[in-house]
Amino acid sequence: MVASLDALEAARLVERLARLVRMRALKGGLNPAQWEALRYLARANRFSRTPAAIAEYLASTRGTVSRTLASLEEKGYVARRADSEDGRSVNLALTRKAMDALKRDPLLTLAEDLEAGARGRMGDMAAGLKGALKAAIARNGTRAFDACFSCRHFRKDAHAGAAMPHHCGLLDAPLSDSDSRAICVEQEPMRA
Amino acid sequence: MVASLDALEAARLVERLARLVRMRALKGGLNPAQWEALRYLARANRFSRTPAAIAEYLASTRGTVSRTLASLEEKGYVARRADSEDGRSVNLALTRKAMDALKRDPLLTLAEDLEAGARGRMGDMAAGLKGALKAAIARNGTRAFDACFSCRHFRKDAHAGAAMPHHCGLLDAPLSDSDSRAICVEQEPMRA
DNA sequence: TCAATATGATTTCGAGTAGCAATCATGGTC
DNA sequence: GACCATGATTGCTACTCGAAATCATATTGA
Repeated sequence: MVASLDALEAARLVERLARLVRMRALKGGLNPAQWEALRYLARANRFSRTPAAIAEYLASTRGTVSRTLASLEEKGYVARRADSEDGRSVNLALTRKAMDALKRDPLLTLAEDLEAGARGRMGDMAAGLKGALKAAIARNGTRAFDACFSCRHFRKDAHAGAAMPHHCGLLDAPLSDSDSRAICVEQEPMRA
Repeated sequence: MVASLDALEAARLVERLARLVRMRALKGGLNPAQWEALRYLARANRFSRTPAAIAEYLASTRGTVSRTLASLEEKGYVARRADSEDGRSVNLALTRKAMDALKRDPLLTLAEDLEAGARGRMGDMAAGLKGALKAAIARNGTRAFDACFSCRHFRKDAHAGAAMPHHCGLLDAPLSDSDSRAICVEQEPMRA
């Protein structure tokens, strides 16, 4: 695969836009890694809100993430709680303060800028970027962290009518509608 | 301006793709800021290869950039030379080693992934991202760092036939063809 | 049963980076 | 020639990262 000039230009723009967001984000007292951890936690389902999952999502290490979380906890953005079933594991939750902060996420202004720049072709653009991520993931062999409902282990309406109507065949656990829309560390795409 | 769900998704993808590049880049012994400085220098014209211009391009500070450059010089990637006309100013040049490194720039793999993801709509995608950058620049009031030939001070073929056929009306200096394609710290778009 | 091992998380340590403010050097102005 | 502006660097402090060591809790298997 050889990249066109347009592709190279696009790659530079992706990098530069991301840098602008990162630099802006710093002024809020949170560093880029901290912001990304908050964003991840806001989107992850209950099986995926752990330090190890964050480390994998961020392509970082557990040690680094542990410190990031310690800092976020000290500042009042996340709560850590030992898992009731596995004493080694830690469950994370966002505080009210974190939810409020996310409403002013600098990433939202990037979204607005993209909306302005795409001029009605936002759908194509999002699809293209998504395809690029897919390619990157295939290349690196990392996890996709995609939506639960798009997973090969997802059993839609396995408990039809119940409050948690769906089911995860891998974790053998019932899933609510909102669970199914969240991203999951275990997500694997459908077989081709 | 309110951002659509597609726009939000796209913003997340931009951030995540950029993070993957940054993380991959670390393994080469250069940090993200150092990579971006090299990329900038490879594209900047002779008026723009200075510490101050890099600081502005990266939305960083001169102090930080000074250290970044010291590190790059120590590792043999850039050469610093005092400007012959202004003794305060420093001119930067990439070494052979830097040119070689840029041939293996992790950003190139992002370009390939984008090419794969865009499925033939790469032109639209690059245009959309460019529009987004324009919006971000307008919002922040930062410099555009766009191509010399797209500048309001550019005088095409002011010295027709000469080795440096074009001219910059702001700096009052002749420009070669390759100068005119490079990016410039002083670039200002045409008046509307 | 209980050692050996695997796993999740944290801590320690060292290298490096960031921003801010102070400083140095040079250039331009009145 | 005093004064201020500008480009760059440096001292300082705080913080971040990654690698490796450590701790605690499962899990496995003899």
